[in-house]
Amino acid sequence: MIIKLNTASSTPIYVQLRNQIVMGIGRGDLKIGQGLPTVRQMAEDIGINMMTVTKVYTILKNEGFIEIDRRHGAKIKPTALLTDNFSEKIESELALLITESSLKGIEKEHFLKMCAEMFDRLNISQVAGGNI
Amino acid sequence: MIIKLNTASSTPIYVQLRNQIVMGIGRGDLKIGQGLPTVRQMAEDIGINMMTVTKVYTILKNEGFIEIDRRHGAKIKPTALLTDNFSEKIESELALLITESSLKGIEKEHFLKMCAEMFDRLNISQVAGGNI
DNA sequence: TTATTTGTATTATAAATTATAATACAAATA
DNA sequence: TATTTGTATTATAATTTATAATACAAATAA
Repeated sequence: MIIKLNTASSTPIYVQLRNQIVMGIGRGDLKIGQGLPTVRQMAEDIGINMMTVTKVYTILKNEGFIEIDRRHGAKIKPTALLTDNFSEKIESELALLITESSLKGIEKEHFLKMCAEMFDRLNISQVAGGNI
Repeated sequence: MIIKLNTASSTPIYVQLRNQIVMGIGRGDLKIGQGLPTVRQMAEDIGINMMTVTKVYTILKNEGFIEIDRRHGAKIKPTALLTDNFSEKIESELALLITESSLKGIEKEHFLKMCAEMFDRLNISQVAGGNI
């Protein structure tokens, strides 16, 4: 998967990398069970510090999106558990986004259509190397 | 309107204040045409520095949510113009939120229902001091 | 076994961001 | 005229972000 970082952005590099990996899983670029590059390899590939990659992998592990095993490396998990924390995070972020959209004149039906299309574009049920 | 800041949060105070004002407009707590407290008054009310409030008002002005006139102070604008920048911001944030939700097992229909309910809860067409 | 690779930890450093503080000033208002 | 307004400037401190250089035990590969 291709990672593109914007060092001029106000969004920290570690957040950009975290988001792009999550989006990669959602799009199906990163399949369930698939291994991520080692922290050193990823750091070299995208030209950032090893510790920044470690930070991202730790975040993704804590969020339940990947699992890290010393024997098998970092791998994409089948399904992440929905915690109360994450549920609240999603709801508050969505409420803000909807308020902003509405204030900007985006109508309910248009917004719902956008959401539906984005959902249909996802490909998260695939498994690396064929079916289970 | 009541502003609640969490200094323990990792979200900067100026972002918290900006978001709460936007949500206040969306909920109808802050009505169109209504004036915001002066930067000094707001700073005193919520116990933060005057320059931090200035920063927030400037952001809200640049985003088109309020207008600042030396003669009439800061006021909520009727409708904010949807720029390309804001449109892209909303789309990328929504895409990330939908991907995260899907990976956490939230299904499309449930997500759409949440969105619809949040839209219905908004009250942005009200005007301060009666109709126009 | 030995050498290498792995994730992880530690310490140090630098730059950028965030927040406060103390003033200052011109425009507008009372 | 005196006060209030948004805005600007400068300084300072704390926190966050990112890099750098090592180190180490566990696992793997030779």
